[in-house]
Amino acid sequence: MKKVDLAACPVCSKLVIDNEEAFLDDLKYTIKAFEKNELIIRQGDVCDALYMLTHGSVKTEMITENGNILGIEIIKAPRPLAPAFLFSDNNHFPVDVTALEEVEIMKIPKSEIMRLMMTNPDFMSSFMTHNANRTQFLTNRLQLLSIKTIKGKLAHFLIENSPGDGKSFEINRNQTELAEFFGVARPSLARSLSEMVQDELISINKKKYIVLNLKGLRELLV
Amino acid sequence: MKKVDLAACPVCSKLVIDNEEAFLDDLKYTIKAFEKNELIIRQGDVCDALYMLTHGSVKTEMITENGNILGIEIIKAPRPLAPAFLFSDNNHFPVDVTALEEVEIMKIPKSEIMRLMMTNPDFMSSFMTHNANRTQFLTNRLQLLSIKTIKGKLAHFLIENSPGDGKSFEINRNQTELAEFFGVARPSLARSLSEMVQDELISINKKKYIVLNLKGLRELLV
DNA sequence: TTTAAAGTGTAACAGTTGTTACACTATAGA
DNA sequence: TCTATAGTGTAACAACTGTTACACTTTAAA
Repeated sequence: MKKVDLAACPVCSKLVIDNEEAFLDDLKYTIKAFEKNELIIRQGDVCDALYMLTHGSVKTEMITENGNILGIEIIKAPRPLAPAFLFSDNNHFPVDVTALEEVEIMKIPKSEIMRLMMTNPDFMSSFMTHNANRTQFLTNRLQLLSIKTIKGKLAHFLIENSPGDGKSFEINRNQTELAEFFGVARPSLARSLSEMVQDELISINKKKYIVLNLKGLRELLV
Repeated sequence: MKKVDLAACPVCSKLVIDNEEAFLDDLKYTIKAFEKNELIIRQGDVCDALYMLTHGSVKTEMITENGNILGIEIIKAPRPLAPAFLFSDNNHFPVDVTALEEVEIMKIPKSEIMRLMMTNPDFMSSFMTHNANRTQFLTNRLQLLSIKTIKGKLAHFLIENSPGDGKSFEINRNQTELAEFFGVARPSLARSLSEMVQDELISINKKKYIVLNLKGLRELLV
């Protein structure tokens, strides 16, 4: 097992400032490794332990009943995967989780998490906050999906991610993944993008984007 | 203030079995009343206390940037409103909350919730579970929105809510509200519904629905 | 009972998106 | 360097949805 950067983990950072090794010695867990493109968790799997992504990165996606794919997010270590579902009445994972590179997962039993919550207010507090932030993320995702036109979704997304008018920024998704993120067809997304470039609202170079006309983008939201 | 049925509340039920009055005596809170159609919480309001709906029912909806409305859910007392956001880094309400009838809200400071969590494992456990269930709900909402056709959304929704082939069940939303729930235009929804009735997949009488052809509905998901 | 308001059914048309297909370009591995 | 694979650009057409408009029905309040 490689060294884990617990201090960077949103749910552990507060409790490992001095005694990281002692903390890990006390904790019950198992380690599993996965290769690139390997399926780590299948939508519907029972969630009876906390899956902590300790190394590498993964993508999560939801397969809808009609077979379409809805990309949810890309997660980089260290971070827990779907921690909220550990406590839900219907404790099943809502998404497929796939390794984007070599990945290491730390599996911590639910009982251990309960123990940490009881004995360590800092852990409880950051666990709560992290879950709350996940909920906020899902809410944003809902808002994005509820925008009806592809250009509207793109405008919302680009405005949200742009560091400012005229500045370049990178989106770590290719066109296919971006289409899955929006829940639209890839050629439709490409069409909208190229029209927006033609209208000089944005410019694109590989995965680098620049917002050229913020006001024009905003009008697409109306 | 009217009597509250704490035993029915998903986050309090476990801790008030014997000493309900003592519990309420110890707790710091304020009570506010609202009339029908009054706006209780505005999207973006700061969330620094737990809003517990003690009497009545409310609807929550998200106003998207293009001014469209996305209905989220209808909530009946007793239940906390958006409890997860109390702990998020960006502690703002993501939705408008409107009273559907006369409503009473109990506002409990965050510090009180923290205290309950620390001192009462049962409260913590049910609070966690409730939040997890809310996340699950949002996930289902995402899945519904990601279905591309209106008939597909309807099929998913009706299958999920139907008690079984041929049995009648009630949907407590009118057509306009249902359209907002799906994030589609009302006449488009009406068209899809009437086509599905014509195809004898379902029958509708006011707010009572019957699934006539489950297999046919399933095919709309493909 | 009457009346205003809310809710529903429906039509025509424009606009947007999905589907399918194919050529082309970039990238990474042999 | 070569080559297979992944990724992108684009077109034609079908399918679906939104918009607007209006008549009709139901409901709730006066």
